[in-house]
Amino acid sequence: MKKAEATRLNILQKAFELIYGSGYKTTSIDHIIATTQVTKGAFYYHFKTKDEMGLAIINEVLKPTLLNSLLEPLQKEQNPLEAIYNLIDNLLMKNKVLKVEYGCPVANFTQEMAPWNADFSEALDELTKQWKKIMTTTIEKGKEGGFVRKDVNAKQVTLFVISGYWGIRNLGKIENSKTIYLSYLKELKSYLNTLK
Amino acid sequence: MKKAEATRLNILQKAFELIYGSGYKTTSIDHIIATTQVTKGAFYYHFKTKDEMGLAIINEVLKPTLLNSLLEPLQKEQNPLEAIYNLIDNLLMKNKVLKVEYGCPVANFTQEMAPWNADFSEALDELTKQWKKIMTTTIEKGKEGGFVRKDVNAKQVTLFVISGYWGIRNLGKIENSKTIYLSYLKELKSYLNTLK
DNA sequence: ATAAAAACATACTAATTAGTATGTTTTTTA
DNA sequence: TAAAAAACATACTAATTAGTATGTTTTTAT
Repeated sequence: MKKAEATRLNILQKAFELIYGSGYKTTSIDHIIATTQVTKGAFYYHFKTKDEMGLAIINEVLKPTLLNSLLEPLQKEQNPLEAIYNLIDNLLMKNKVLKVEYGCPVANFTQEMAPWNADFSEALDELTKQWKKIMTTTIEKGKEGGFVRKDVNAKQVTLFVISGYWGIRNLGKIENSKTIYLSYLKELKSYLNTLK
Repeated sequence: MKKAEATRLNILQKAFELIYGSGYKTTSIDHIIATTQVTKGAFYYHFKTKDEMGLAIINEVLKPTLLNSLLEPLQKEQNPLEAIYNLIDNLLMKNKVLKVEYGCPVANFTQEMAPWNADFSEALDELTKQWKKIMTTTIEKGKEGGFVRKDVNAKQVTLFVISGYWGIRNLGKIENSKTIYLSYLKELKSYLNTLK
């Protein structure tokens, strides 16, 4: 049971790229099997339905890869404000997988699927909850370490930061240029400085 | 030429509601004509293609209604920071057209269409540009009026606020509850207070 | 090596999609 | 009021959709 795992992963990764670029409903299974060079029989051997594949993408592709690049940067640095800034800066300006014109894959999935598929909502909720949780505890630690004002509400700040990130990714899609990111990052820095 | 205008508007408004709820690509023309009680012949008399209708929705439904509720509140109040807070508060908590579970219609359209249809991108860009412009000038006026610190970058703040709004609307879709909006609004108020 | 299960391949189906062809009815204009 | 144009109605089409039925090949365990 090794090659089968490879084809499964191949489907998930290629399908993720297609969906990230064109949206879930627009990406047809025929299109997926055409680009993966996998036959329909193989596809439906691995996934009972398209939605089962969609869920697998969230759980087996998005979660591992994103949580790695979302959580780790928050955990290794001591100063949470710098950690948050660097994290967002990395996501917007340096990350090679994420593209301006396609926005944030998690936000895309949420927008397209959240109201219509409870399983998707739940999986996406788990993902964002983890991100929120680690960011909040990072800020709380920063309060104890003297990096952040004691009266700062960590949960609120977390929500504010994540909202801004999702939003600027969406705004970036319209202009299709990273220059808008720079303005956003400047203001993010100003905002974070007020929390010191 | 009066009744014809009525059917056209009827199509646009009902189609907007369907698309706002289910997304552009998922909302089929058959579904639209079923709920509008308009025949296919009538539909295609008014719109050459589905995309032409989509553009008309942005220009003839979204622009007039939204710009009215987005621009006006910013113009009548003197204190720009209060104006911005009240605007966002109204959009999130009081607006009857906008629903938590469906997010922001402009953001939805952007996310689904922006990378794939240049005409859509342009129309949406115009809409957001107008919102950005009026918010920026409001803040600039507030600087002169002594409501806002002189060193505040109005464009950056505008971008930051709009991003946050789009983002929190998207986050709201996952939880499908307005309680998350309250936390966001609290932090928005804190942030705006730092600009005094 | 062989039987059994896992993995994949091919050819289909029924429903849905955007859009068209060809009408009829209603308004408008002269 | 009659001709012409505008507005709408009905019945289709060709392509695409997710999913299935029925195979064959490849692995794995014995």
